Amino acid sequence: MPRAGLDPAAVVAAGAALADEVGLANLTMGALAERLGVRTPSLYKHVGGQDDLNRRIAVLAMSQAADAVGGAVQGYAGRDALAAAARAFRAFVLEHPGRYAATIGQEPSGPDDPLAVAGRRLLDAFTAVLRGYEVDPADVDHALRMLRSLCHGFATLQAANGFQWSADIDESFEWLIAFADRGLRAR
Amino acid sequence: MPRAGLDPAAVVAAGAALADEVGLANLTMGALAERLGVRTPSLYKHVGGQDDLNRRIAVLAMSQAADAVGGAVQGYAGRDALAAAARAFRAFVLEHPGRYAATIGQEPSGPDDPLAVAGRRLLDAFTAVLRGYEVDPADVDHALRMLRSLCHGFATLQAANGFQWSADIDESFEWLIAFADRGLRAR
DNA sequence: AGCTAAAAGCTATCCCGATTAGCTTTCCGC
DNA sequence: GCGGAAAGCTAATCGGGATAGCTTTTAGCT
Repeated sequence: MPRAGLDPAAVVAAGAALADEVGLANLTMGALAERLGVRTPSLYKHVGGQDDLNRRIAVLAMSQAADAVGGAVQGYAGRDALAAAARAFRAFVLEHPGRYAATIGQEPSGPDDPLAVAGRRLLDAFTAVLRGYEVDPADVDHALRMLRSLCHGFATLQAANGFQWSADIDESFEWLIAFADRGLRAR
Repeated sequence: MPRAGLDPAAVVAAGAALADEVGLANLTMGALAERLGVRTPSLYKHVGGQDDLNRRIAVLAMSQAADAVGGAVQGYAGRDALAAAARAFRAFVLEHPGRYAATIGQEPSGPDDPLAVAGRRLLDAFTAVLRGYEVDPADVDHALRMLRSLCHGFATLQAANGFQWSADIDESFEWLIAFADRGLRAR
């Protein structure tokens, strides 16, 4: 029988894609193996197990999110940069809910952990946004946490269908961007 | 052998408490049964299974959160009400991370679903906060989603240890409250 | 070309947790 | 006291994760 030609990166990429389709909770080793045309135990040649797979998916997701947000911000400043970053982040979470879900609850083992590195890149993208506002340097960490909470909260709630009532969700998000802009500008 | 004297409410309450201790993902029927001094299959006399248990825990959590936030807001208005609501919400999530986690991704089956009823009560508490600000009636839904995103995002990120770097987290949260107050007041 | 060893797959198997079936025991109302 | 529903138990099934150990491919070397 011919070799499948897998490697860790291919397994992780397929796992992330499958998680996006069926939800992280439904990502099973069996389903992933079937998707890759291989038997379940073969996956263990490439990843350490479900926890390890989850962790690697988280690294991939964090890295891709950093790329998306970092790229979107390029060439913009102030309110435009804020809007671009927020939209890019939300779009990423909505397009890739499974892999993004893999990132929550993951704690980097140390500063050299790839997860920490990717996380820092994402953070840097948001830090760049803040440079367009006159934020007291002592408050930058607070403002970053606020932006992260706002984007993470909105995107995950929407991805989980957490918004029940009527108003248009895209409209709410644009309102939210305007709100954040006001709050960052007001003294 | 003496009866354990269980009923659905007792099972759900114990399940919520156990979820808070060990994390929702580690809430197993076996562990819950042991906690209650009973064999695993006996639990099925009171709840329909793990999904049903999860759903009932979500209802309990939503209801308790509504009580906490609603109670905290009593007698305050404007910025004080906002701060009281936000603090109460965050405190609830940090004290009860397991049961709160059970609420995300639960969709009420209809308007009479107890989950929907409890969710509406929580929403009402935040709506009361907004009455202290001059929010355009057309924007109330947007503002509610914003507050929910902000509180949910911050609390869940903190509960998952998602804030890596240095600054004091309580301080960040107070800054966030001040930020939201500014944003709601501006324009 | 032929040899070899590591890597990649596979089958068989085990464990654990959820769930169901069916039996037994308690307890409440009469 | 007694009959039946409710609550508990044991036994068994099922599915998913994980490991052990065998087999085959394949890259690198001579």
